[in-house]
Amino acid sequence: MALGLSESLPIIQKAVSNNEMLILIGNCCVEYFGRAASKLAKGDRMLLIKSDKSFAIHQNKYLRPVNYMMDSEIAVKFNSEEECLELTALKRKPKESLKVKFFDINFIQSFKMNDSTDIRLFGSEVELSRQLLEDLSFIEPGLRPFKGEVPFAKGVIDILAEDSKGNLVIVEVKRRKASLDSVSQLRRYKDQLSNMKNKTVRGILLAPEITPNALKMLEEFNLEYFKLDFEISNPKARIKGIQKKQTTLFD
Amino acid sequence: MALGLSESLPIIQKAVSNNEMLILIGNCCVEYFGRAASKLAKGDRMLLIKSDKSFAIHQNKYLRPVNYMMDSEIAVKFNSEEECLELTALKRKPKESLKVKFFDINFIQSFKMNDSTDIRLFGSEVELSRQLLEDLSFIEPGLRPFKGEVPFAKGVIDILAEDSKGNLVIVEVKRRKASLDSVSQLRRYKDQLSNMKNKTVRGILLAPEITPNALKMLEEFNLEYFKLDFEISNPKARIKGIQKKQTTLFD
DNA sequence: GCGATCAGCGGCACG
DNA sequence: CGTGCCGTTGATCGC
Repeated sequence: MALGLSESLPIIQKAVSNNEMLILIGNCCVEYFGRAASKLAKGDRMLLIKSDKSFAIHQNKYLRPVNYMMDSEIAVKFNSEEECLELTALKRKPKESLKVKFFDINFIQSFKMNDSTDIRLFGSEVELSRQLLEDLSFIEPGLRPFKGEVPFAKGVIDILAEDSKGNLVIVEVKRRKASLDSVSQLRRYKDQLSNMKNKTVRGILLAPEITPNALKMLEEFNLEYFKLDFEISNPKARIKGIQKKQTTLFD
Repeated sequence: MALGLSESLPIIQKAVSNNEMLILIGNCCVEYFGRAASKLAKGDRMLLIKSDKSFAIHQNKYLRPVNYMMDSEIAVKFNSEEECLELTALKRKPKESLKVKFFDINFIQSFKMNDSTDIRLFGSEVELSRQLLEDLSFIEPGLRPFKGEVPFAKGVIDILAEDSKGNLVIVEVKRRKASLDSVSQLRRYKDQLSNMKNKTVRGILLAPEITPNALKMLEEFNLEYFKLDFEISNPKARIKGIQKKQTTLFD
């Protein structure tokens, strides 16, 4: 049940101006030029235009669109030479263009989507850090956090703390397995801060796991690793170390 | 035009088993538990299931799905208690679950998508590196590349080269503006290699741009930056420095 | 399978 | 706006 290309034109325009979600499925080819460049030969894909003017071409695989554009200016026209419906998404900065030519349209429809709610996510890194700001003594006795999310010349330090000997301690928190880049990050912060303060600064990497290479590099630069055993899932979630510490108070 | 929830069940099953692309739009709520956890209250969304069993919930904004799962085992059932159609996507490793409850279905349809072609992308980093392997003399006279994509204990060095004085030179290529992490990366490689070879090793960062902080850090660690002026867009694309070098042969 | 890195990363928050 | 960084990052490639 092929649809007329020209009939689709007003449907698209109406959808875009009304901030409805538009779905267009058909045989098309795609060209992108901007930060990179790409060509996609003819094939069946879905074009998805959303209320925020996001413009995405989906193949029948992968989570991510094969081509896309955010905050685009969308234009539609009927290309009589090639007998196709031509949609273009443009962006000024950086200058990018995305052109889709539909030669057949199998399906087109726009949908009014009532959805005011936003997602509530648990277990993010900031959430972890906030909990850790309350108590770091499960790492070692006398380790006292005194500032979180410290904006820095070169980045943001998750937690600044002080150990029992009065040393400054940088704590880098990772919610998943720490890799080389995590260690590099911590090393960078430590370098910077020890230069600024002109005294020894410790760096502790707090993560559920760490790769062997990352651990090796960590030790090489006198940084420390502490396994972070935490539970995600709900607002009651607690870092196990803290929980354990609290219960052992009554031992 | 509300559709019967139970009627949708066979449509979904057929689509999934036939690797067709399934679109389901309606009022739903979503719960995710796995690497993190999230809740999404009732609202209109689109569920998109693709041939590779990717499972994505799209809101009418953003390029990315609000909830999703890759390589999922998909199950459907009619929940008679809550009178909803319940779709679950499960994954073993890491253990994750995604549950969507549809209370109304505004639209459901599956599509056979004929699309064998893959995207051709130009201007990727490996493509750049391959070109640079041919000639690095536009950076400085006598700089000779001798190996690309060098697998390493801790990462992969883009290009290994030797300068006119016989020094080992690590060249890190970035296709976009270099930031602190790029410098950290280069620094990591340089540390490693100079330790291994026990002699001085130079590190050159090759990128179209660099942030001020990154440049500062670069200089701090005796690394070098060279502006990479390149054109993307097509197979004939050339790094301008190289092009210039070649043309100046006839000057 | 894990490890490391790239990506047109996207999206956010802060300066 | 740029800079930096997190993300259920996803996707790729090498070991």
